[in-house]
Amino acid sequence: MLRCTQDIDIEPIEEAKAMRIADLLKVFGDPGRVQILSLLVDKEVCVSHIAGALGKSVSAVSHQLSILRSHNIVRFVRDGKNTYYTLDDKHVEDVLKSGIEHIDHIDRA
Amino acid sequence: MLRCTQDIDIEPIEEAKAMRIADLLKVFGDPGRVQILSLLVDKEVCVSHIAGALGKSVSAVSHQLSILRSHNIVRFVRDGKNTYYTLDDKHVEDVLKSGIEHIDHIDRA
DNA sequence: TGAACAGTTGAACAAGTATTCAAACGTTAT
DNA sequence: ATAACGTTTGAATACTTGTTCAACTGTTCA
Repeated sequence: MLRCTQDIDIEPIEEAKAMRIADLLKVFGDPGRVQILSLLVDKEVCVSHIAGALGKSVSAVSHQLSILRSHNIVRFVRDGKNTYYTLDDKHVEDVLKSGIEHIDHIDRA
Repeated sequence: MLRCTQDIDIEPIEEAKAMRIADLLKVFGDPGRVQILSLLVDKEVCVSHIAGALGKSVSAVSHQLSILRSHNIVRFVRDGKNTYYTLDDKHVEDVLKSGIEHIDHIDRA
């Protein structure tokens, strides 16, 4: 493993890229949103049903969903009065899985 | 894809587990910390050097490192007056990679 | 048309967080 | 010892964020 001394100059990734990554991962940094996402794996669920399952208000869930939407983490289809949400793609599960694996790693140690 | 109606009852993951996952991923949700982590891939770097590369104060970086430490995301070794930090394990890189892949996925679409 | 339902949105407040500053700690060298 | 250096830490401040409440949009059905 390379040990950097003060003389070697190293470069971080660009600030803009770091911001995009952080902006995305920040979205996964809320227990409520993680629970919402866990509900949506391989399923389409409507807002009031999500709220019911989580014991939260429809409004609070809708706010969270709008954040998830704006980051392309969830997708939705309208069907009459209902709006059915689901995960946008497989990468979303990957982020969660990586997190879970790290936690398991800590617990094993 | 299963479409849940109001009659089907679904269960989110336990709140405690959601909280642990969110707590961890929240740490990745800051641009400064992401930049720090990007510096530490396959390298041991000391605090003042990290601060220099990022154009931040040593104190600010040290605060961030203490958060990263407390979540077992980074590891450190002392060598005289210096403290050399590096990533704790491979899962840390995986989280970042998953995030980057999702962003690439969005940009392609 | 109008009532009921599903969901969204904006403003406001409470709670959490990153940075700065100053003070402290431990190590090394004089 | 004392001074210099690298790092850590606590308190304070400014900023961000999640939830609630109320008002609003859009859809269905009588």
